[in-house]
Amino acid sequence: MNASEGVRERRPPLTRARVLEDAVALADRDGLDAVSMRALADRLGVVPMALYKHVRDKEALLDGMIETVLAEIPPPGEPGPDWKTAARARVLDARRALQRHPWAWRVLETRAAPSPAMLDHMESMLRILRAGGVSAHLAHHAMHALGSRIWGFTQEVGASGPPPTEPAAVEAAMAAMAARWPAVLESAMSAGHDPDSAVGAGCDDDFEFAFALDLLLDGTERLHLLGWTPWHGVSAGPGR
Amino acid sequence: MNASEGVRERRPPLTRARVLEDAVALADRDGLDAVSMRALADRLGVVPMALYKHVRDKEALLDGMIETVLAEIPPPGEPGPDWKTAARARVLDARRALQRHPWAWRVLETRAAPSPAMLDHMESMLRILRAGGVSAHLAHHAMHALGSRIWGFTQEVGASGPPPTEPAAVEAAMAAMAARWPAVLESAMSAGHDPDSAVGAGCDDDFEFAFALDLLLDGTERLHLLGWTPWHGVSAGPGR
DNA sequence: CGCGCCGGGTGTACGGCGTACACCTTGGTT
DNA sequence: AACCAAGGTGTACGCCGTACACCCGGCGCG
Repeated sequence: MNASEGVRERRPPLTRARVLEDAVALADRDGLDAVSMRALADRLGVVPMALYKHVRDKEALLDGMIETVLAEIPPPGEPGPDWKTAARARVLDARRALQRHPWAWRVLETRAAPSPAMLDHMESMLRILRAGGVSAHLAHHAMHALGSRIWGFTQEVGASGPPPTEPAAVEAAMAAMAARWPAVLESAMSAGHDPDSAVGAGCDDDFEFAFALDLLLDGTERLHLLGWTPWHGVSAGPGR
Repeated sequence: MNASEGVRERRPPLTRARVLEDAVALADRDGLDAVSMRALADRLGVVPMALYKHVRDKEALLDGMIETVLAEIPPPGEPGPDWKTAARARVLDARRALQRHPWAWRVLETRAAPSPAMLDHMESMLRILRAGGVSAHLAHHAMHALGSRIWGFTQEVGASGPPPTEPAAVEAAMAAMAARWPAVLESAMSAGHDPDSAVGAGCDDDFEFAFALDLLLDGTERLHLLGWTPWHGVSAGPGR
């Protein structure tokens, strides 16, 4: 087009990072439904098919988008004995990140398998609990109960492919988890999980549900018996 | 085509109910993504556009589908003083219905405004709590905390249109609610809600979140201090 | 210096989607 | 007999994701 300038106007080359960031920005501005391969390509001044050199398909684009969002969660501090305060702060940190991108939780819920970033977050939460002395079992159930508070997913969407049955593959998967997500592995094992499928599959979902339900109901009853009111709460209760 | 038979082979006329039921069955069998207007029409032996005589558009079809699913929840019993047991049973009833249709919670989450069926369910839950003597405020927050346990949605998707500002419209909406969902109305009012937008909009979402979070955290701490284990639990704790 | 390779952007095309709009059929009412 | 409305049909449009062949420019190598 314009060949006059000695230096040719050439846009910076597409990168996976630029694609992902623009997709996030587009979703933030115009909503998740506005994120189509075509619209995103337009925004980047490129033809739709160019995107496929950087993301495998749309599903992978969504994966990358939540990866980008999750990266905004501040890194965890050193876990200490005051696990309750630490856990509270960490959940609120995660919430803040997701709140900046209202579309994110909806995407998160549809992810089949937990991504590394998700495992990282679970890992840090579990470490907080374990460092506070909470048993592996209780930590496991607490994580499930907190699940929807952390990201908004309730159900194990499960079925992340058939679990590898060859012992070698299983061992490799476990070794990989032990290296990076030991607390998640421990938690998974503590419930008789298939370790390679991470938290979720193999759990007694009904148990986890009832556990969380009773936690909430018992807590409500406790507040009720203590005469909780929104104006001054009650020393030991939530809602402070 | 075949005019030989005296009685002509004519399929029963389409009805809204048949459309909805077939859509649910299709989603159950082949997954939510398999429910397209075209596929559904095929299944009903009809041309796609015929469906539009019975549902306004696809969004309305999805509304109708969850309406159908919610209708499977058994009707509530008489609320009595043992609210905790009753609430537990009712939540589990709802869960059972949603569990039969794994796609349902995902649709539920994307509904903008609460449907009558949803309001009915909330109403019955709130009545259980109130009949047990729980204050309107506490009942309100408990409902929010239980939200994801009841159907799996966490966030108020909000924005169900601009609230009518004319006093006449507001009064009409309130009157309608007072007639059918008095407990929901009371709960909404108890938090300074815009009553016509039902539970949700106008709430301090951060407060509700923190309330539920602390309920779970405090409950976990309590179990931890009591030495809870999965094998025999602890008298007063969940997970029985 | 020429040449081939290859990573990344392009063009075209296909099948599927939701749905607007005009049309036709049919059974009941007047 | 004439009409009307309700409900099913046919066609078409503009989106979507993406397979596949192509092409271009910079780099390493003989």
